[in-house]
Amino acid sequence: MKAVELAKSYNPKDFEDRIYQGWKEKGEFGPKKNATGEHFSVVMPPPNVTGILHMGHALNNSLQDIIVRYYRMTGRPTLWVPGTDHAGIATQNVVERQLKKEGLRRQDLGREKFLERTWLVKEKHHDIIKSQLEKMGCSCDWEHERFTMDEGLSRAVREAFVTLYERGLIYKGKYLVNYCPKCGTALSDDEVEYENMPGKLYHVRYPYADGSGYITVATTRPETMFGDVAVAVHPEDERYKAIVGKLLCLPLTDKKIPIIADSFVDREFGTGMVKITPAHDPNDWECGRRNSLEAVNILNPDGTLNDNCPQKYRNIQAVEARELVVKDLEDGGYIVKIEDHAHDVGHCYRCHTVIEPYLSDQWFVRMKSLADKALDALKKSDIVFYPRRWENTYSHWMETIRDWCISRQLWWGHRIPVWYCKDCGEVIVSREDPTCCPKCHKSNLEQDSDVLDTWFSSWLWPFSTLGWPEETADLEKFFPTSTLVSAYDIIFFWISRMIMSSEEFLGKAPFRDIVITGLVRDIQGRKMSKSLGNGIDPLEVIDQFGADAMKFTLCYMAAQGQDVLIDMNSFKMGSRFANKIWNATRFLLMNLEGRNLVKVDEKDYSVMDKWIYGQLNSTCLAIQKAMEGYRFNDAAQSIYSFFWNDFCDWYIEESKQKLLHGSDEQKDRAISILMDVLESSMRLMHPFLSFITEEIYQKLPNHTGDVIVASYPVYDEKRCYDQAHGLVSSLQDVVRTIRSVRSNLQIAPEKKLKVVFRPSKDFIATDLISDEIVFVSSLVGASSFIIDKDAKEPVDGAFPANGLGYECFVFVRDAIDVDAEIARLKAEIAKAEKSLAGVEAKLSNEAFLKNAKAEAVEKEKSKKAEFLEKIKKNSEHIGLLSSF
RNA sequence: GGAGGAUUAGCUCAGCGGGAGAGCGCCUGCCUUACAAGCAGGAUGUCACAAGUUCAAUCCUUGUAUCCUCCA
Repeated sequence: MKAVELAKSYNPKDFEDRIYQGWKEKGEFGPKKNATGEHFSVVMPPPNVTGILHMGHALNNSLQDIIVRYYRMTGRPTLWVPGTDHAGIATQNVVERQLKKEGLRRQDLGREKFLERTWLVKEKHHDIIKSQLEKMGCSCDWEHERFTMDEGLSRAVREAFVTLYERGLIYKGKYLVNYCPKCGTALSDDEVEYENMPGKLYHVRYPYADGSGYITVATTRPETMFGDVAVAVHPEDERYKAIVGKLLCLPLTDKKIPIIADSFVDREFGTGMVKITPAHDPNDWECGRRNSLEAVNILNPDGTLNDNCPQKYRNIQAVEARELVVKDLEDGGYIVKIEDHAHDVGHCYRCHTVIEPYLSDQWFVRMKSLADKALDALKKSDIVFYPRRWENTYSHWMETIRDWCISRQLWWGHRIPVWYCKDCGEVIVSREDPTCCPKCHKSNLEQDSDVLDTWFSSWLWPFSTLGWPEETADLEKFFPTSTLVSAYDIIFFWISRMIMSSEEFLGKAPFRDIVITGLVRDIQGRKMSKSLGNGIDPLEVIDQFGADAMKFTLCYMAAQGQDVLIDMNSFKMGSRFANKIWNATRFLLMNLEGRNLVKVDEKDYSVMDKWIYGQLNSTCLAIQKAMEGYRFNDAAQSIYSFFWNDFCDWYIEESKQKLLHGSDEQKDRAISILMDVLESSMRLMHPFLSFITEEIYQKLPNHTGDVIVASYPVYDEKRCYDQAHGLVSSLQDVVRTIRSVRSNLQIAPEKKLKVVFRPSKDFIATDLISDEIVFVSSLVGASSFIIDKDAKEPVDGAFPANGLGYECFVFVRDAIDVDAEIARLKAEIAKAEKSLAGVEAKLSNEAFLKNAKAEAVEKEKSKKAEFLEKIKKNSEHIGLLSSF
């Protein structure tokens, strides 16, 4: 057999792209027709089509890829569905920003042209995302790729909307929604991000209508006072019980408003009296509804004050109006005081503009019944979270769920399938576009101008991607999906809603296992963001270290849903490991020259052979358990220590004796077992380091087919070899003990020493060490290694060391010049003592302690400790040497 | 205000009712022809604090402190 040459160093760029294209061309990613057993399917959380993939995506998709490759190799029919999300607001913002540079607004183009342009942007970004996923090595089935605005998925959206409408779960209503004046659209509660900001708390006098004095209310937003319809106090607040029901004059206006009692009022806050502005505050809205109060909207859609305000303030932006109102209140003597007051302000999660609570017509989904079904799914354990603690978060959210505002005043998205008859006012909700009014039969119809919330399409993702509402073969075979991998920041947005929709439309949970990963953060624990400039680009990681290094490193660090803190250097770990694999393989392939691979029978295994097979076997079990519990870091660590510490550091080292100096028969035998373990290792490691294992696998003389579809090594309880494990552990202990002696005495490796080894009579590894005496001697640098159960103690001129069940005597006298060594140590002690005296002088000087900087004092103290340590150790060594 | 998480080596983090671990970093010595992206050896920890349960606590319970996240 000829040796196989491998490039001198590991360079992932040489093969990663080629390997990926190879897999793709051979169709290795799709489910195998001849696969048997339970299906394993995963849907990829669809990235926003205008985003660029960041480290969070890299983590998420790396873990999915590992799972998918693992189950594919176990032989189950496996499908990983990729795709992208149209991301309504985000994408529309991207296009609007482009237009702005050209001095245009979307209205200048009109809906149709604007959408055409958006589709172009979508195509461009989609291609980038797809190539990023390919670079990462994701083994998703591109034949099954979907986009949330595909024809099929759009049909699913229609079906879902109309079905919910028919079931009475969708309604249109006036509601106080979160409104982004910049995006010009309503946002769901979850799309609002709260941020603590400095502000002012204004204490304002509201006079009694009968002129008998005034009360004081505290507010952070005085300009909303024109929408005030009442002032509320707590019903049990003794201070104010008597005044409930009295009328107040609203300053700057001629309006009269009542004092009411409502238990939501916080008695401790401000004066314990709050103005009620139902149209501009969520709490006030609820309060207004409870007390049948009118909601007076004072804002135009663009955020300026409207005609419900006094003439003077109309058409002015709210923030400017605030200053004007405060000035007028001050002039009128209504202001009691103004305090600094930090409070949480809601911001748009897309553009970060301050959101306004705004009263408008919107479409809603009634969530209660949907949430109940989704809660049942958890109670029945149809879904399981990893780690379990997220189940509390999920339940709590489901229990306190509010109706979901699904309409958005955007152009990019699924049009709401509702038409209004302009002639008779009929509302038509339809799966197909209607051509005429079913009531008056005229065709003067107009479709609702709003589109649906992006999540209204992504909540159908696990089944819409498989063909729903059609009853397709894919849906039959791969639904429900097996595992969902997602970060915790979209449990509410997405995961919970998928469960609700799936239960509602298909009567079962969309997946069983929900793996919640942590977020990827920078090394200081901050979120990676554009504004901080602390992001790491996955493509740059791949460029520097390779896709395998990235995936393996992330896997190694992804413990139990904990956040992952990384910087560029973190990926060296994976890179070094890949390099190790490369070089170990290179060495073994070199040694194929002139060899014949033979089948070694189990009965002919040496202790070392049994040991390495046992280690391989126990690694299989560890990985199986880790994968079942989604403990990715455990799996990565098992692989790492098996391949590096066991296989490379001990087994290959042991084999070198035979490979270099053995008979032809011994060489054949040694390389055969090495190749066998290597081949298994490639299969074992493939899910975690996909490219390098495939590249190597193809070069192995004992491979068949591609490793991506090879069978995964399984644990075999007949191949545990516990006895061999114990023996080799003892041998390793002996080697480490002797090495430690040499190292502590700083004996150069090339200096070979005589070693006498004295095992106790029940030391188990005596025979093994005897058999492996050449190997052991080379590891410990022994000129001769004598096993002598009766060696007398102390052996003259030997340095003793001991371990569990044995003693060793290392003959160091020949290796070191005792007198010279003692002289050197004495000189060092003298020097240290002199330095110590200086340090002590300083430390006993009051002036120094009092005036010197704290760091300086500390420095002196640590120097003192160092010198003392040095003196002590050197004295001990002199004692040892003197006894020779 | 409610909930959850974190606190272990210099850093980033695993772990776990019975002998404190990994990677990186650091120190020492080695270019031993697979790998210096390597090899060998080494140092570093009142496992946040306090009490309790236990034969035994870094681990379980309770409380405290500090930090983070989510929800209201």
